[in-house]
Amino acid sequence: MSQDTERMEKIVSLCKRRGFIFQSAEVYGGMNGCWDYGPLGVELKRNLKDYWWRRNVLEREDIVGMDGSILTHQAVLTASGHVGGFSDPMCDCLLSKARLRADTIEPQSGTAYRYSGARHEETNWSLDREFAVLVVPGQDGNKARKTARQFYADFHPDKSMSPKALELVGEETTEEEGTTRFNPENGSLLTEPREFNLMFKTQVGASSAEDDPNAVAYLRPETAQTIFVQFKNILDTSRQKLPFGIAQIGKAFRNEINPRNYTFRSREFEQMEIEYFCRPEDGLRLTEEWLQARLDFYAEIGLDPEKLHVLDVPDGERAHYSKKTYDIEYDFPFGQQELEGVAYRTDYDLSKHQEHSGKPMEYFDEAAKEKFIAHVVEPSAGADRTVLALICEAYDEESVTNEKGKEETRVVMRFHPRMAPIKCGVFPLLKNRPELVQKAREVVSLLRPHMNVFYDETGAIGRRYRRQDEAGTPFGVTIDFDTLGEGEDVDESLTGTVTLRERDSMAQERVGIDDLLGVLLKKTE
RNA sequence: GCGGGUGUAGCUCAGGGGUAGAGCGCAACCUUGCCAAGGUUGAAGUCGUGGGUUCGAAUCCCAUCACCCGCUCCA
Repeated sequence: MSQDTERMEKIVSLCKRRGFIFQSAEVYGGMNGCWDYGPLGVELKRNLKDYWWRRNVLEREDIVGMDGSILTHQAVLTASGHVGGFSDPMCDCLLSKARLRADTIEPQSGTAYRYSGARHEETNWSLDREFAVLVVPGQDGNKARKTARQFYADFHPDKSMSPKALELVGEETTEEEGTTRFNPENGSLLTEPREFNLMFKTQVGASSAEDDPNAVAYLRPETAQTIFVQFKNILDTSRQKLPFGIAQIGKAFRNEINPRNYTFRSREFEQMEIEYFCRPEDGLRLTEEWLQARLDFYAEIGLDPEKLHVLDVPDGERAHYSKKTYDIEYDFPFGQQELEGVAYRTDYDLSKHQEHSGKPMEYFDEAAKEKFIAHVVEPSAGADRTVLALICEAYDEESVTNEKGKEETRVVMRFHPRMAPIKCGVFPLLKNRPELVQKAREVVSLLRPHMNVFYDETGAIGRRYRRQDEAGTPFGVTIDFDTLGEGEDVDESLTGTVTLRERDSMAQERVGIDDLLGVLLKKTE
């Protein structure tokens, strides 16, 4: 097992053990590509979404928010091209089982050799099944027989049998001109192309309307389209002028063929998207500006800039509507993978909706006295992916020497304090001293209205610190006899102060209870 | 979708055709003056799910689901 696989497994295990992430419907065996957030996970995700909203909506005058419905009118997605185009026709190679996208296969011409079956005399085995091989000009015609024997040999119960022992039946030679029905790699026939529409389709209304095509609706495959179709309403009500943006955080759904990598590629996921509308001539410049703004954001939430990579998506690999796209990728333990796309979508979406709905989507520029369709730059981030990046970034194992001089491993989630699910743990040094417990409760009451705090009186103080290390709590506060100014050998200068323990360094300092809230708010803002 | 692997307590795992195991964790109590201390007690698993074989299946067989790895795919 590779080191990164091992690391990922430890992260998955900790996420379950501590209540960050659970498998969806686990008691029923789980559901492929779906995950639930537990008590700590939901706080982490909420902190991320709140911070994103604060930076992009609350702190900016040029961006307003919205929250669109998940169930989406089919006309919206027809106009956007998702109904017709958001699907991939796929074929499988009958010989190698490789899966190919039908629309990317180069047409080939040549001679197709068709077979109707094979038999093996010695084992009295035979198979009636059509197969074909394309031989392109310049290739040896014997290749077809060889390939066909390999294909049929796979069906023989004795796997060690040589394909040469098979006798082919019913060969027929046909000319093929410009076909995409064969695998360019080996000439083998492919299965019929199958459509894989990545959208979840559903029925709206009473079940009697099940076969009514007008009752079809989709779960939105991206939040973006709900923004575009409300562009005019928001423009008319928000008194915004170009350039301005509309932001949305919400769920989207894609029926992924192959969910993978923990929560990274899920069938249900949450997006944090901005559609930033502008004059056509500003599109490319704003794309650059947004790329930088988004990179800054990831640094602000504690992702290591060294692990972030910008991919300038080349011509031919971008979506057809995009003139420029940057992918922001992060070094996950399972590889470098996309967190966010910053795409210049031009006026494609608004134009399409104007065309299909018949409603004007234009913007009138008072200063220039001209009417045009706004262009748009879209920074589109995956919330669940970013949560996973935060978790992967935070996970750390540290070797420490315990009281007995023995080496042991300390597992610490080094979340940025601003993202941490719990900001501060509060502990009475001993739980069997009512005066310590009472004081600790007072400190909890002081802090709780302002931040997520966690009270713990169970076990030795060291254990309680380590428990919070695994939850990623950046600060711990301990109430002791010095705090109370009572007991043996108390230092009276420390009366009214508590120990503030810092997660990453394990360093401790004394802080007055009166100053505690201010200190913690500053450290976690 | 293809190929390989895994599935037993919250976690990490051992075991294995005849009464379900360990370590850690968790809960309660005692002890404990700042980094996973000690003691006592306790809760917790129809061995992923469904079939089959068998007197008997957690164990063998088949199917299925989920997760991991490699391909493939990826807005």
